Amino acid sequence: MATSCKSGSRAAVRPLSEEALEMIARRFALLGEPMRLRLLHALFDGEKSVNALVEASGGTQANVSRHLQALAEAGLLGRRKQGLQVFYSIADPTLFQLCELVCGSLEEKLARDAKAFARTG
Amino acid sequence: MATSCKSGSRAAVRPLSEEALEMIARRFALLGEPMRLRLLHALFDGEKSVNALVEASGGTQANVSRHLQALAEAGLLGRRKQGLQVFYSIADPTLFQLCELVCGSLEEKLARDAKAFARTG
DNA sequence: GCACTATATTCCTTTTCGCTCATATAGTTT
DNA sequence: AAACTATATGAGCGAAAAGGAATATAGTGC
Repeated sequence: MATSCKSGSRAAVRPLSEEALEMIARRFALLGEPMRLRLLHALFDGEKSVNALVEASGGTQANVSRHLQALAEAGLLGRRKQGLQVFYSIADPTLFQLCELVCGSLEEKLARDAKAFARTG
Repeated sequence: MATSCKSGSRAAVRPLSEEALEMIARRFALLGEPMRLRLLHALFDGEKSVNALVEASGGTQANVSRHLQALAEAGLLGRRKQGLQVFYSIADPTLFQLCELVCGSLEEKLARDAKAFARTG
């Protein structure tokens, strides 16, 4: 499976091809926009139609549609067409873990910052 | 600890404040640029000076410095000044896990795409 | 076929962001 | 202090991307 970024406790880090790097960056970038995160978060409790997501996110229909398409093309979302409606759903289970990781890390950082503030101010 | 995105198997997803959402997005966005990923990857096997990172990444000094600063401000990198040199290092251990998660997910997706291609073409 | 609804797409504007060049700052050495 | 090295910063440019308004497409029901 070519180059990877597995990081065994202290093993050498294998080189990462330029292609791989850009794919990884692209995936992170997809998660790097509030609106897309809102949509993903709204989908965390199950499949939803575009209209439902428009209401849940507060965005315009065009914009939501665009973002959903981007996420689906990347394989993060699944698409199911039923009659007039299109239902999107989380297709990549690592999304949950990614969110948990980042949330946890941020909470820790905030806690540290709060303590530092208390000491300093 | 306010709102979080913990995703218990089938539990309700707690609401995510707008602030939290933007913080999470910002963090993902930081990881969504190839150059920054290159720098992080170069740091995976240990602390390095700015100059070393410039050589490792192939970027200009100014650009590398900026990216390192952004990553450090977000708490992802640590900064140690020693004489004239500044050494950066991974400060957030979740970076390793994030990379592993995304790499794994991408490898799976590529494998699936390859199979689909074999079937179709 | 016509009206209606849900979603996708096109065009355009605006903003964000990465990059480079030049320069500034901090620390070292002589 | 002057010369030198390592890093940071300011200004400006160009590309990428998000967002909105209008329109196109697809599916439904009469």
